[in-house]
Amino acid sequence: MKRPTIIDIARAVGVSKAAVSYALNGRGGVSQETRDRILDVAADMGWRASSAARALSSDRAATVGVVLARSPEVLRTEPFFMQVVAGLEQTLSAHGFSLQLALASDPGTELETYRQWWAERRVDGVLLTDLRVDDPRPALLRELRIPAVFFGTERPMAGIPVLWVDEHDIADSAIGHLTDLGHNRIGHVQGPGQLRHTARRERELRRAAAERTGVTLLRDHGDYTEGGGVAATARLLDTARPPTAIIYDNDVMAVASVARAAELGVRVPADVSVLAWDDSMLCRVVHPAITAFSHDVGAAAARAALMLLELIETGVADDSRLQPRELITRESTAVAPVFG
Amino acid sequence: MKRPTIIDIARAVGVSKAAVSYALNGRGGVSQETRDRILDVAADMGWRASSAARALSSDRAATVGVVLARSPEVLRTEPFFMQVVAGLEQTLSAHGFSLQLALASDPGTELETYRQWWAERRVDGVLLTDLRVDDPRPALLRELRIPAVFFGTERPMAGIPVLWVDEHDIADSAIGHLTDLGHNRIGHVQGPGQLRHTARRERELRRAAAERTGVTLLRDHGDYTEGGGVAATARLLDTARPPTAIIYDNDVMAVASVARAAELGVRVPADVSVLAWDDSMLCRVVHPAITAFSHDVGAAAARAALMLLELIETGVADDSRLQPRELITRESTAVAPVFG
DNA sequence: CTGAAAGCGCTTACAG
DNA sequence: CTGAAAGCGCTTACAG
Repeated sequence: MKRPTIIDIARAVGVSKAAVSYALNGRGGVSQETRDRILDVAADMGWRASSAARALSSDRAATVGVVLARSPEVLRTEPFFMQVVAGLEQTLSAHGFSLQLALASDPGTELETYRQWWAERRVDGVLLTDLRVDDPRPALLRELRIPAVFFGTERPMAGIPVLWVDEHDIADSAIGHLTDLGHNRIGHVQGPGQLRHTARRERELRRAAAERTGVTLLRDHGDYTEGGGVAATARLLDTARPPTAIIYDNDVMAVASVARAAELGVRVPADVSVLAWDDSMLCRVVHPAITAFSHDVGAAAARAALMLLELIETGVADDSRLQPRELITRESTAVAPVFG
Repeated sequence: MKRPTIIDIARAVGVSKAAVSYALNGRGGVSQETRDRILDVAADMGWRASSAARALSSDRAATVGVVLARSPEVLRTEPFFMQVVAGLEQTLSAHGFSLQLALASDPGTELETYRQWWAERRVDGVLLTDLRVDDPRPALLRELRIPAVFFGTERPMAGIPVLWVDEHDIADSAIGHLTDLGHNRIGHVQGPGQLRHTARRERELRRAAAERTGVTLLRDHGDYTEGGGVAATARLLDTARPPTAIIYDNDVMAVASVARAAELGVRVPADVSVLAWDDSMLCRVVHPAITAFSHDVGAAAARAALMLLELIETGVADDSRLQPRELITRESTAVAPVFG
């Protein structure tokens, strides 16, 4: 019970290998009648193209690669990446492409993975997230001419299509929500400093704060982990004039801080309001439930996949803008406390 | 700047293609001296084998496939799958293998994915989780002779190596923990009925309960989702003699139920103790934090990957047993309430 | 120890 | 519209 090849089909139908190939790929060069016969026989035999043979002769792997470049701890706790993977895979498989996945705990490993994938022609293109400060990846991708799409970052990026997110409106929405509740000292627990959108968010929050009178922004660095978020929160609160509201760059830091509010010596939202930049089940089940920006990551990943497929197919793809996030108001944000 | 091939290396060194291939694959047939020269030149040129060419001629894809067969909602909320993916990938890449990933929302799609992967020779083997009742997958894998390892299930399985988990001790530990606290009416909110380990856990809990006097087990079906867990909890509590403790088959159902305990009209743990079969950040951040069985999923997945690689390499692999889970006692389990 | 050759299963110009 | 042939980049028996 060997797997059938186009030679078997050609013999059965009584035509050449080439005719079979043309028919199966829907190209010209075969009459409608023989084409139908070929397709019938192929289906009967349960024929499917060998991916290796097709890749070798057509120089197309029909595969897209993604490197997940975060620590195992962050990967485990953040639902974000699984949503990315799910959104990508569904779009790719609908177009006959496969998804190849790798982890990288450090930037060197990630770069090496791209080099290797491309040298071995394992992938036709890659999808990237989390543009960093002095990020070496765009230059490498351009140098090797690897088709690539950057997901969830700023635009433009020379030579690489970007699915970008407008932090401007989100920052307005966050600051607006809190100032409407009377907060004017607002903390910001940031993500890792090496991520570009960390700086971007800070800039936009500053701008949004500056556009209102009397609003002070106090920032501290977190690292997207529980421990980092709690530590930054403790530092913000342990000052002469602590903030009455804190914006967290992700859900994990916000949730960990709310879960340990008592230890930190505050009540949420009576003493401090909390707002998370990402939403997830975590934000819903913690008490009080956390006001958060929701965001259909799966749909965004699907869009990014389409951009990448277009880039692979045609050599070009336009930048595209993500849907703005939506503020889900829950119990963690309330009117600012009045001091004597 | 075309990618170098073994022909380029052969020409540069002045030997045949075959000699280059032998040298690069560490096989006999080349003197140590020429082997060294060949390796040097290959490294200089940045040569890497074309995965397609190698796959075509060796009939090995150097790729392992995994189908994630849960609903998008469960995938998004359960950290389990990302841990599996992470554990697998690290082991596979260390052995020169790639990980190919697909989603399947229904069993038919999953079977079709295996058929397709195998027909196209995209993978050398697959790793499966969640054996179901009347599961059609083992038969298909045997029929197509796809190397496969089943992860986290019962043993033995005819013809397919299993990384199995001993629910016996866990059930003892769960029942023991609760009866030590004085609970004798214990609820069990189960996972989906179609999963084999759902029945298995029920059986072991019944046995463990029967081995102690006066312990009653009350079960209800959940489906691993928030809504399913809360609904099952409500049903269990809305009875003449509700349980004073509830065991949940996963973390999501336990956490959702604890988060909505007030709505359900109970205090945790004053009225009802809660224990989760899986641990995650969710269990830690909810209030009260949930007593749970912790389990190094990543390490287990790494073990499963090794079994699969051995199976692919040698044609056989032994069953292996997972490390027993460890009970992490937190705030959600306490002494049973005393009724008048 | 080494080389010339066939083969893996496709795709794709190129003649007819 | 169709067929014979070369080629993709490797691996692997098989002679020397």
